[in-house]
Amino acid sequence: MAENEKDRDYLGRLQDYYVDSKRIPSLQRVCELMGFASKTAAKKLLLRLENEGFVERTPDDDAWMPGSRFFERALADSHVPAGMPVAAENGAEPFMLDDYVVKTPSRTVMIPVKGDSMIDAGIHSGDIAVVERGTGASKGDFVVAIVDNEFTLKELGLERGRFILIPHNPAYPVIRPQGELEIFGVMVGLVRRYSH
Amino acid sequence: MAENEKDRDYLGRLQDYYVDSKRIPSLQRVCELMGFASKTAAKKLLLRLENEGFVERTPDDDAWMPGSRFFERALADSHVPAGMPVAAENGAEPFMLDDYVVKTPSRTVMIPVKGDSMIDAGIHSGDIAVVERGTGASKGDFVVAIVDNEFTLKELGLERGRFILIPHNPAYPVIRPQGELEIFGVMVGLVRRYSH
DNA sequence: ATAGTAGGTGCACGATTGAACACCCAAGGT
DNA sequence: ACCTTGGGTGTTCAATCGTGCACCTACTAT
Repeated sequence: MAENEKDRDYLGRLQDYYVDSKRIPSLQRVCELMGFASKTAAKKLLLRLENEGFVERTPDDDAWMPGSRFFERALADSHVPAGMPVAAENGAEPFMLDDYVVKTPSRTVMIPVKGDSMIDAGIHSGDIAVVERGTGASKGDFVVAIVDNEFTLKELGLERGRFILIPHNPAYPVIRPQGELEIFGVMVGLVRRYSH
Repeated sequence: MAENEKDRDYLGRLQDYYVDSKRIPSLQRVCELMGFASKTAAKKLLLRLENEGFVERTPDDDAWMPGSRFFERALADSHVPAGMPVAAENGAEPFMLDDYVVKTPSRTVMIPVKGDSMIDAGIHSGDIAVVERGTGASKGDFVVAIVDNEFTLKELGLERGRFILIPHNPAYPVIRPQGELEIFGVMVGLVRRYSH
């Protein structure tokens, strides 16, 4: 059941607060923000918003955090043509790109892509590969391996029980490492910028 | 003064925590995370990180929030540093994903890519297009246009003084709009996530 | 007419919070 | 050999936090 007008307004204030303070306020502060006199009202409001997916509890269940729909407005208020049957509208919209692509910051490294050996996989020279270290790589993953003291981005393949590195460009050969294959990390994302 | 190795590690744990809980933990939880026995240690850590710009106080000065540098990610070089393995943050300049790709947040919108009409340009279905509105588009730019009430991502071309939309996939036809071509925005970036 | 429900008040309580202060100790600088 | 500094421990304390419960009061459905 779509939330009512009042809650819309309340949500707006929460969003405004979030912009400045980057967190969902405490119940007491919610009261101040909304003009409530009782913390219970604040809590009930949060529960309502939780139902709609605007806020969530933290994994530790000890505080509130923005939910998947919390940032939804970014696309919504950009008025698009009347009809707008497009899927783009309501899709989960993680405004923080970082969030979208980085799951474990402490183990994530950005590596600029050099060369066109993966061009058929839509990975261009100059793109930035988002690489997660210390994650087990399996066949089919795109991995950053260390070959000749350089980073190499390839698909991890398996051939007669041995790992091989498969480029996505017919002009490049498959790499069959002699000794042990040193894998730096697994590619979990890609970022590209179009110059302007 | 670049923070030391230990703090680097602590910061990493904070960042990991943030991904899940979207907030800077309480002093007590910082102790758990870092293995401190005393909240004072936690507070001093936060103060150190504040000095470096990784965390800030909220406007109400009642809690911590991520600072401007909190979302910095390690950017590695293409050739592997001799010493290896750990901490790829050799000379690496800090790299912020959002800043890298989004220059004007208020006019920037993320649009999921549907279809494979741009596959030869390395743009796959499911990728997220970073689109800047209100920027003048010129020939050769990738633009999001509105055709038949739907978003379409194509290269903007010019033919006999008229704008046309060029797909990057031989299976698709060039679009030659009759009336006026409605351009929603210019593609300035691309983000892709590899499922895991 | 009445019952149910949604949004809100008011209050009491135990848990958790951050601030403050005294202290420890290993590493460096002089 | 001395002293300073930085990272950390241990403890106390008042403020704030979230929860639970009882109650109120429109609005709505039957």
